[in-house]
Amino acid sequence: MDVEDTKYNNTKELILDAAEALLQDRGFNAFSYHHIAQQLGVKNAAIHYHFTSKTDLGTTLIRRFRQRFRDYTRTLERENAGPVSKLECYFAIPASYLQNGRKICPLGVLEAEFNAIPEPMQLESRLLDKEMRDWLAGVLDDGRSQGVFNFEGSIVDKTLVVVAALQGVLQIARVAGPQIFSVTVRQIKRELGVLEKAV
Amino acid sequence: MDVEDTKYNNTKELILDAAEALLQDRGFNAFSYHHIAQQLGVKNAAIHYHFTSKTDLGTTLIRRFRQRFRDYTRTLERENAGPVSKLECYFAIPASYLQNGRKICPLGVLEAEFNAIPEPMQLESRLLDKEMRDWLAGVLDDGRSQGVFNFEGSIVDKTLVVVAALQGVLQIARVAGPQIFSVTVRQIKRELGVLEKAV
DNA sequence: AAACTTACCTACTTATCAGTAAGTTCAGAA
DNA sequence: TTCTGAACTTACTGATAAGTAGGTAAGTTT
Repeated sequence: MDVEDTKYNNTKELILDAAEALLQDRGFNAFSYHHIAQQLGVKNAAIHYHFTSKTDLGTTLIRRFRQRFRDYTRTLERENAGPVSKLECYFAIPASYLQNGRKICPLGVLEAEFNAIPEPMQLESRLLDKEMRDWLAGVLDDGRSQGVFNFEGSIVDKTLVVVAALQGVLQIARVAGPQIFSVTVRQIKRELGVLEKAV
Repeated sequence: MDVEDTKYNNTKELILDAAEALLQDRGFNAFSYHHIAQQLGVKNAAIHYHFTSKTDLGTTLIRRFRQRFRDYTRTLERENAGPVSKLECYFAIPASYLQNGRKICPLGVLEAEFNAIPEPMQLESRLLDKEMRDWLAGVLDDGRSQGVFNFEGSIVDKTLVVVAALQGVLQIARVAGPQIFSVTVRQIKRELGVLEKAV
C-alpha cells in the first residue's frame, strides 16, 4: 500500500501551496505561520505537525520547485518539443507568475533574501538555479545548432542575460506595471533571432 | 549658520549608511534597529531619535539613493561624458555593489519585498525606478543617434532588458558566484553593439 | 474491541520586534 | 554661571514571531 498522501487529507500540500504563494508575494522573512494557518482555517501548530521548522517548510518548498521543473522539462522532452517551443514554455513560467497576482520568480526572492535565509535553503536555491540555467543553455545550444536561433556570444553568456532579464523584469513590473513584461519578452526574443515577424 | 550636519556628530548619516548596507545585504524586513544600533555602538532608541519610524528610515534611504543618482548623472553631464562613457559609469554602479560584499541593487530588494514594505517606500521605489530608467533610455537614445551603439528594438524595450538583466545578474551572482557578473556585462555590451573588440 | 496512528487543537514559552516615556549628559549661548 | 536644546540612555510596552507540551477525536490496524 502507498504510504502517506493517499491517507486522510491533503493539508500538507495546501500548506505548501499557501507558503509558495506567500513566498513569491512577500518573501520568506515577511510571511509567518499565522498567515498560512489563517488562510487554511487551521491553527499555527497544525503547520508544525507537518513541518518541524520554517526552515523545513522552506527547503521542502524549493525541492518542490525543482521537482516541478524536472517534470515540466521531461514532459517537453517526451513531446519532442523543439527549441522554439521549449523557449516559449520557458517564458510561460514567469508569465504565469505575473498573471497570478504579480508574483515574482522564487529564485529572485531567495537570492534577494539570500543572506537572511537558513543555509539549507541557500543550498537548495543553488541547485534550482543550476538546473534551470543548465536546461535553458541546452535549449539555446540546440536552437542555434538547428538554425532557429541567431544570436551573438557564447551559450553561457546568452543564457545568463536571458535568465537575468526575465527575473529582473518580473520585479520591475511591480513598480512599473505589468505591461512591461511582454515588451521585454518581445525584445529578448528579438535578440535571440527568433522573431521574424513585425515589431 | 548651517542647520544640522555641522553641529555635533554625524550619527544620522552613519545610521543611514548602516541601514543601506543592511538593506542591500539582507532586505528591509530582515534587518532590525538592533542590527544598526549594535554596529554603531549606540542604543536602539538613538535611532528612533533620528528617525521616527522604520518607515521613515526606509523612505529617507530611498530618497538618498535618488539624490545620489541625480548628483551622479549631473556630474557626468558637467563633464560632457559621451554615451559610451555614461554606459560604463552605469555598469560601474552594480559592479561596486558586487565588490562591496555581494550586495544587490536596492531597487531589486525593494521590488522583491514590494508587497511587504510600507506604502511610502513603495512610492519612493517607483520614483527611483522611473528616474534611473528614463536616464538610461536617454543614454541609449543618444548613443544610437550618434552611431556608437547598434541594437535592435525600441529604446524603451532595450532599456528594460539592460536594466532587468543587470538587476537580475547581481542576484544570481549570490548563488552562482561573482564571476558571472562581468560575463553578463560583456554580453550586454555586445548586444548594444558597443563592443568591437574580440570576444 | 483494544491498541495505535493521524491530524489536529489549546495553551503555553521564549525571543525579538518596533516603538515610547522619562531621565541624563554636555556643548555652547545668554 | 545658569540655561537650553541636541543627542543621547535606561527601562519599559505591546505585538508578534517561531516553536513546544500535552491533550483529543476520529480513523486504522490487529
